[in-house]
Amino acid sequence: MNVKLPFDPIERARELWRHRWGDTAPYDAMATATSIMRVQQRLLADLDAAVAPHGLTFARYEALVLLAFSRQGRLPMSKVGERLMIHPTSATNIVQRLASDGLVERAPNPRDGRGTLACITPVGEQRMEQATAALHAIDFGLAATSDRDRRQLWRLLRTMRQQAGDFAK
Amino acid sequence: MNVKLPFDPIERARELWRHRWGDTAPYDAMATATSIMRVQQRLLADLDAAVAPHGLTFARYEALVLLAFSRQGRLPMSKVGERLMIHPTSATNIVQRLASDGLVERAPNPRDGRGTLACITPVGEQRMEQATAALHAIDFGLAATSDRDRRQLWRLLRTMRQQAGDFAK
DNA sequence: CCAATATCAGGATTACTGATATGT
DNA sequence: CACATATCAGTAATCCTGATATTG
Repeated sequence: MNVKLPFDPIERARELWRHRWGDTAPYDAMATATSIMRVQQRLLADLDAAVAPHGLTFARYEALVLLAFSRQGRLPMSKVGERLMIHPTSATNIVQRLASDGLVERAPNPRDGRGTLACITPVGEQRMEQATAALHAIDFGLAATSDRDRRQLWRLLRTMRQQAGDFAK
Repeated sequence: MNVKLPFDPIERARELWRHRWGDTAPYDAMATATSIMRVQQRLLADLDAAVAPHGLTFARYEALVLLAFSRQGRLPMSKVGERLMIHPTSATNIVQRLASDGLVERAPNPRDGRGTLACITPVGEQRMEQATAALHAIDFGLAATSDRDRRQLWRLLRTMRQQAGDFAK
């Protein structure tokens, strides 16, 4: 994974694309989409590595933070899936793994007999704080990126998320 | 997956972050990293959906394109893994699936008795062209993004990839 | 003998489909 | 009864860690 190529493979692909399919082909879009894939892959690897010593994956960490930031430290499973933007069965899966580690507890929803609440435990909060410190220490994988570039990126990505329909406003 | 929230969840997390851990916390980095995750997730879903009618995933499509763009339409397995930036066993896996669909053939490397070459077949090239047309049709999932934003994004991501050590120059 | 190439076996994680039990 | 909530079973995809056979 840590092989440094003597050229930018995506830049090269972009040129090949243009020559093969002509200037009408969306080669800028191709290069950008591929870049997002690659940067995310690298980022996730860094984030996962940072929280791994605390017995977490980044996905589980996100679930813990979501609960920690919730009003009573608990949310219905449906909300967990919705806010993490994952499949309901994936939410079940993640919460079950957190529960088996004692970081989360499951309780019936008093407001809805069909529902289940995921509740963060004190141990879970502790673990979340430790993992957060680890992520802060590596600047969430963006230590090499300047403040200016970060903010620019943040604005661009926010526009994209909004256009994709993640949120209204 | 298609639930539109009345607010930007990442923006909200960013504010909570700042209040909870103070202004020294890298909340801009947190928000940016999370945004990359989310945008990638959405993008990959769109790209996978576009190539699915052609019996491909985006990962397999990338492998096909890599071979199609190679000198003789073939590459050693080690190069496949390196260029796609995936684990060697993942390369084996992907090429085997492509081979079982007749899109790729495996051959011993005449230059190195230990090695295996992955070679794209005529059927594979055809399939690649069809999938490419499908991806062109949706502008690689970036139809909603302006040319200007795309180019800006492309430059930022390129810098990040370079800093991460993907390529030299 | 040591290193490189590639594969296999097996475990872990996540996504998704379809079926199901329960409750509104 | 129709619908919603959540889980479960099973399938698929990918990543990773060893172990291994073969060759340079």
